[in-house]
Amino acid sequence: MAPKPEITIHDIAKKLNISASTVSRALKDNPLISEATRKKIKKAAIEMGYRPNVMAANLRTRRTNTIGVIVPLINRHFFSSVISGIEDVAYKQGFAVTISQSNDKLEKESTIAHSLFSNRVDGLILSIGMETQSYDHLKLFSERNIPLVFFDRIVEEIPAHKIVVDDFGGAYRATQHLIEQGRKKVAHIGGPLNLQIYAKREAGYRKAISDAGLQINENQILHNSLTRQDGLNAIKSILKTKERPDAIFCANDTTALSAIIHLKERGIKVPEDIAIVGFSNEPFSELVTPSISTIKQPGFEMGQKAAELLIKQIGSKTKPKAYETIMMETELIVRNSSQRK
Amino acid sequence: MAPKPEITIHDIAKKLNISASTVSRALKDNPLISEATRKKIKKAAIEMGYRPNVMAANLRTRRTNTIGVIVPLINRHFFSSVISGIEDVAYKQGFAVTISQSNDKLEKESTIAHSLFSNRVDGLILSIGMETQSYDHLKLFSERNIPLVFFDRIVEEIPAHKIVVDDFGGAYRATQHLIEQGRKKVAHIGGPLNLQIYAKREAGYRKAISDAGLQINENQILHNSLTRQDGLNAIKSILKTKERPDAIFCANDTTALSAIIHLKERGIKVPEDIAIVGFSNEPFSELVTPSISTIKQPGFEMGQKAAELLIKQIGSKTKPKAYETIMMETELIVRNSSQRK
DNA sequence: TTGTAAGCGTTATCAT
DNA sequence: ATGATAACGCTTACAA
Repeated sequence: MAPKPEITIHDIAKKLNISASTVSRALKDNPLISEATRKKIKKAAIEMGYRPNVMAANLRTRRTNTIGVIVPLINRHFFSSVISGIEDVAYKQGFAVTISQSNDKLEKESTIAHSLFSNRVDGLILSIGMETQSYDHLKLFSERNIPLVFFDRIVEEIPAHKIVVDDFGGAYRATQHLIEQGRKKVAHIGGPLNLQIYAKREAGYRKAISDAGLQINENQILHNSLTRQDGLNAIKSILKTKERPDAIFCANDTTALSAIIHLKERGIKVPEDIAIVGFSNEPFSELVTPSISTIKQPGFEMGQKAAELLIKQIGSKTKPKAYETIMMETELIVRNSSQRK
Repeated sequence: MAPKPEITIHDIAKKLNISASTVSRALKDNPLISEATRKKIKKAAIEMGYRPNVMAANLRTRRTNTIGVIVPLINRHFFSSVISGIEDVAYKQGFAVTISQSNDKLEKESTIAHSLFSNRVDGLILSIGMETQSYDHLKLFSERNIPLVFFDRIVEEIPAHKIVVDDFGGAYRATQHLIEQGRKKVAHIGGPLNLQIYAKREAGYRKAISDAGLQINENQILHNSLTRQDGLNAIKSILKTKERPDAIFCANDTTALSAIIHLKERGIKVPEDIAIVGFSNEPFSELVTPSISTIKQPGFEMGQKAAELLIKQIGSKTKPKAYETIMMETELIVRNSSQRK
């Protein structure tokens, strides 16, 4: 069966003996067009199976009504919550959303950014990858005044709206909670310090320790990429240090999970011997035994906020006078991995 | 600061006193262009900060080098594995991938399909939502000969390549395993039967039961949308039936999880009193206590295969003579929720 | 090896 | 209220 031919506004125009511009206007509900012709045109469009060629329209209008989103990994509860929040407001405002994952690779992040730029997305929302330390691929957007909004893993130096959570406060609260449970020697499994979120989490941790008048054992502060394997290496390494800690604050739930599993295997009791707190409230944290105490981040709301700011910026043709950094509150969720018995 | 102006091939041409077509050809590495001018042009392009306008090129070539992907939910390990598989082969072949989630809503699925069509994606890979029972939004693609590949949740009637797993075999194996553990009364929490995967899983379950000469209690076969809440309702309802089952085969891990949690709360022992097997091998299944026995599906490979078939089809201008249905093998993973003690 | 010119399907400007 | 025409930025016969 031969494919249906592409129907264009010209085909509709010819059929109805009117001009293409009238068709275009009618389909866009331009009020200049009379009710009667508008109806006639829309009817014909449906009958003929007309489908607008968005590329042509975009080329002409220099707008795509598309928002690009780059996240490190779509299969993380936090990130997919943010994406859902973005979609929630974007769709309501008539924007399409195209999602890409960088897999925490700078090269892929850069490729995607170029691709999104070349496709002329109207704006970009992103959370940078662990490797990202140079920002040429993002300059593209700022140079051409294409709105950019960062969330979570932001780049401080780039002028743009930023949606973050209170990483410092959350980490402080998490560490303080461990101390309140009577722990004196709290270790830390942290992320790469080029990402501000991890630097802030570590800072919050350090502050909580020093506010409580306790000591930090620098050998028990580790930095890695926070994968399952990294977590395993980290906990092993911590167990080899001289004074075994009685608690660990992990910069994410994945490493908290690794730690818990390894400690169980070694017969070290969680939380009795070593208490654990994670960060992010991944769904698995409440399912493991013991369930993982963690810091909850409002992902969906962050996505909504990011999309709102971005779309507002897309709408106004002038640059915002000032860039906002919106800090969302976190919440400590106490579960079994940290409770005093 | 004023935004940098858009640089076009004409700007480059003017600067170098050559024609735009030469620039276009050089940038595309057309062998007709001499080495010298090619180099000169590429150098200028970089210096001037040229970024191709993909929309214009697409409009002209009627190709976007973009693959659309629609999945019910990106935040499911199975689906995000498939997506990673798709990206793996697509990027290598120079295709961009744009991912969307339908949230199992027909309306959203339809909106997305129309949007992808209007943006003239070169091909579509999709797994339909739970509500999807009419396929007008997919006819669009077949009518215009835009290649379509289904995976997992396929539509039997639509002519297209299909990548599925052996749902029947997996379910058969899962149920057989329960029977081998000495279970005589196996219940089933199933999905909506308009989705073939769930119909097949139920069929596999039924076959295993009858092959073993056991009876099915039709009151203990339930159908729902397999959410956490649905699973909870289902297990409650099963517990109310006259002859309590000694095993349950759940059509996904989510409902298996609900069942396990509820049974624990009620003091009913898993697997001693009721053994459970799920389906999909979501990451949480090995983390819960007891860990969930389940059927593993090769998501990444399915994605790779889907992308390969799609891209091959995009490449050839003729319709494939026959549409393949590729069935991938599943694997039973035995964990604690089903082991005889 | 390079240039000229037409055209992809739409929208915007200017007429009528 | 509608039409004619040019233009968006690129690719591609065809010509030179």
